[in-house]
Amino acid sequence: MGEDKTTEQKILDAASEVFQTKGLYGARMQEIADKAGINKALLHYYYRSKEKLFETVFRTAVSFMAPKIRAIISSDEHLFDKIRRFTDEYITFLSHHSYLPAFVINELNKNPKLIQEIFMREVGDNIQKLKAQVQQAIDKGEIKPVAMEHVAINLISTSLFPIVTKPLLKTILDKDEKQYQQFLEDRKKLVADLIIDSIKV
Amino acid sequence: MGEDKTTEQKILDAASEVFQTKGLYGARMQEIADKAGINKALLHYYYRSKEKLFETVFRTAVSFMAPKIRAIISSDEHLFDKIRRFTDEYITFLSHHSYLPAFVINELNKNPKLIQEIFMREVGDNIQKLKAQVQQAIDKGEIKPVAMEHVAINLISTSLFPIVTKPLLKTILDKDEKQYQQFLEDRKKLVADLIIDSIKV
DNA sequence: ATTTTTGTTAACTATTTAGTTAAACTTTTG
DNA sequence: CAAAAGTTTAACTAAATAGTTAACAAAAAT
Repeated sequence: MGEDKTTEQKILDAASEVFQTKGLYGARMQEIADKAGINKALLHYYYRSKEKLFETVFRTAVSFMAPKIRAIISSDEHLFDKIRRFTDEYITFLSHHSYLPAFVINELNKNPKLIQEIFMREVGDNIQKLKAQVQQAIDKGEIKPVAMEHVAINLISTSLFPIVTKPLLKTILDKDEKQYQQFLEDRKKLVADLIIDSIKV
Repeated sequence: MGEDKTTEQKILDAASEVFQTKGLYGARMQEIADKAGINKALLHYYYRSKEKLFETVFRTAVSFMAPKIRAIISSDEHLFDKIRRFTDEYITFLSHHSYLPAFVINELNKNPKLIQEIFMREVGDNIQKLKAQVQQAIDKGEIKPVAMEHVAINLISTSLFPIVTKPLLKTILDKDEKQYQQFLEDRKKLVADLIIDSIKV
């Protein structure tokens, strides 16, 4: 298997895995080094400190997610199509990086500044564009006069929640991995319908 | 201010605060002791180890929340009233314990077994009762033939999300504390309407 | 070819932090 | 009141863990 990765990349991959499951404080530099198959001193050679390494991993994770969201928000599609595309792509993406949301939520409490700054830089601007599109749809009488904030939060939360709480929900709903993936698959259409129906006139 | 609290209680209060913001690994016994205004050795006198203290704090937090949920689920009210009561009481309760969900979500990744076991013991049984009620409503033609799992997840996620991501959303939506509380207040009705409308025939 | 720079390691140090101990102080009880 | 039990502290130990150092290896530059 692909052993031609650069050391720097091997470190990032290993760190990403460990940080995402154990958080900033729970992660151990030794564990990251072991997982990357290198000496612990190399971590400090490439990334001066644990905090620096963490920030790099975190920014990488976010910039992985951000372009997808940006692309959807700023496209010229109809609002309803955007919603369908969002649930589809967002849920697909996140179920492949299922630790990411919990990681973000968690660090949000410990380090709100970092997350806020990154978020604003990555998607902050595009929100205005979306707001304008919603207002247009309202003016055209296509959708009810809704507050975009609430609709967006409903959309994101219903998509995100079953991914964040996957370990618990798998037990409660008594599903194996394959069944749970199907459950998430089902939700793509279900969530889109829920949100669209809630704003359609 | 109430300095007549028992030492044991002072420790629990302090530990709760620190564990909820920093997680099991991020929390420091010294910080807990300082916040409780006592010597660090006392922590070990009352609760043998950090893990024991954590588990106590965690179980306390859950049994704070569980009875409320149990009461709502197993009451004899109409399904729609239950939904309204849930959004109302659940959002109120959690916005007063706003670190709790993130804490649970986080520990879910590190320690799935503990959380699952507690959850099943606390509310597991009542779920069947709710399922029966939903089936009855379907049979009576009051609601569409929906999968209860999805509806419940929609309800919980739309209630929970703005509480979990409060620090971030406050910034994005540019609201101060009071405005954000109002925003959460608005959501109580909004979320209930969303869910009820989505299942009403 | 040889010097210089970059990458890598084993072994170390410094620091942080959970947990212990022994003594003192306080409250309860015979 | 005196002994016993319970509570609290300061000072300690042990272990874990982030970060350093010095030496060695490989690659690049001269």
